[in-house]
Amino acid sequence: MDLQFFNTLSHRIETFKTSDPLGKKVGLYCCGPTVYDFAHIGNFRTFIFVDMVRRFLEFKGFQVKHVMNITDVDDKIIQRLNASPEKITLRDYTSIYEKAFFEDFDQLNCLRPSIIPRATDYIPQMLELIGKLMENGIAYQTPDGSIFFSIQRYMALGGKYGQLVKINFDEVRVGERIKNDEYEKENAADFALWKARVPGDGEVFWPSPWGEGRPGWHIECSAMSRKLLGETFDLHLGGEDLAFPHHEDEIAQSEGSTLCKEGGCKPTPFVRYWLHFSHLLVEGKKMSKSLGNFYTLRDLFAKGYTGREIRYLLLSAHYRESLNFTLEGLNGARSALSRLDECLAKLKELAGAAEASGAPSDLVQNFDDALSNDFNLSAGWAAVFDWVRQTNKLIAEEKLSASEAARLLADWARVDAVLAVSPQKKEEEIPAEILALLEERQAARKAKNFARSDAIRDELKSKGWVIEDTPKGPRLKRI
RNA sequence: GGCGGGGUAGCCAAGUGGUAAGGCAGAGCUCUGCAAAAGCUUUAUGCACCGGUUCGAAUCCGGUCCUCGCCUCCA
Repeated sequence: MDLQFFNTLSHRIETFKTSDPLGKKVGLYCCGPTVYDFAHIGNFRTFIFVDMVRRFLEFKGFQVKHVMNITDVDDKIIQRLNASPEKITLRDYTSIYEKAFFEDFDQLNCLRPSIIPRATDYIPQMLELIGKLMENGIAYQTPDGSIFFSIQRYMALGGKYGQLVKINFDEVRVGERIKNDEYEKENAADFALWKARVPGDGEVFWPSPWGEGRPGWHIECSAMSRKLLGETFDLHLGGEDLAFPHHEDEIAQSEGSTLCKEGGCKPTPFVRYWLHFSHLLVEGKKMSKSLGNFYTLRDLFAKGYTGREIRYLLLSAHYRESLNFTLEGLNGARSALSRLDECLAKLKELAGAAEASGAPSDLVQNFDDALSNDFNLSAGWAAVFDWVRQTNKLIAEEKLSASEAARLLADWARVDAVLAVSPQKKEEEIPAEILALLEERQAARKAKNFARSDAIRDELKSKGWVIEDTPKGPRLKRI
């Protein structure tokens, strides 16, 4: 089944076809973190979805070139940097949060993107792009030295604005926006490409043909994606809030640079498919610090939750629906995953070193069908848990040979290459002390000294091990 | 005000015309010395509400109520 999903550009579900003539390579871009603070679970819902999309494309046999930028210069970063008591450089400051971001990223089992460019490393490319827009007469300089993008002139040359989100300029509430804007732009909807240096910027500025300053918010993504993926690329992903204005402005800048100043040129399309992810609610409300429902990954780790539990929960709902993230849900995620772990552990015991054989289970096909249909993860999980139930039944009825168990594990591995929720840790060695207690308990049970055997079971439990008696003898499990 | 999503069991969440997936929680049974794990069974005559179309509606149409997001930094 071909992959289909909702393309924000066309506002409908489309079948995905890459621009690669061989149908193999896919260029994928997503706006990465702005590194001014620790990222929160809302940010990570997006990054986990991006990771899932990339993994599923690879599952489908595509070769994905995945670019995720790091925004390491913007208003907020400069504000924080200049507020910090010590004198540190921009890079020193942002690298703290960049490092923290990737620690969290790894905990969530997200694959590293193929290329992770930093905005500040692509200033020349941004200036080049701004230069083209100036040449085309789409950009203009204000008296303070800043450069703005003129939406009016862009549209006059044949550019389309409002491709992702329908904007009715007469209805936009521009009042506050104009009032709050310190720059003198021609039209309220125009946006900054280059912000002239002001005293508050401190040491954060770069030279440019238009004077010292720093890049506007949107230009980095246009410049970096063009440099790394080309003028037109396949997929651009991001949170729903970025559709307007950020992504819309990216389109305008990128396509605007391909127009000609006399008019009459067709713009080169920027991106072929756009995918936007809904935000999450926390405990039924929009996440906010004042409501006390604002969680960074670190907050959740401190409460004892693991990356894979968080990943499972964040992947449990459809990407275009808002997910209600709750601690109760996280506990549910833990139970669901341990049921899955249990099934997999039994399969591993059964399989031993056997080679996989036999017909594949329905799992892979059902999972493929589910996700091919607009990344319907809920249906994907249903396929997984149907498989768990069937597998458990076969195990309980002792109908599974070693090679059949190996076959099932191989099927799971294909699915888990997308979901990535298998435990990361290697099997823990069971300490001699624990094994000795286990043996003592077996002896006590044989002697029907159940008081003693139960006492040992409690002792083991207090040491973090739980016993399960199976027909083949006791099994030890780490709590 | 403009634009766009939602309202499905105790909780989370699929399903866009053919008779309600899946997960968590709960209940009963089997297995067990007892547990644990697992298995089996069970849990919405019902999909915010009111009308309408249809042989048939959670699904389509009209209306009402509630809710979330974007329009301003934002994943």
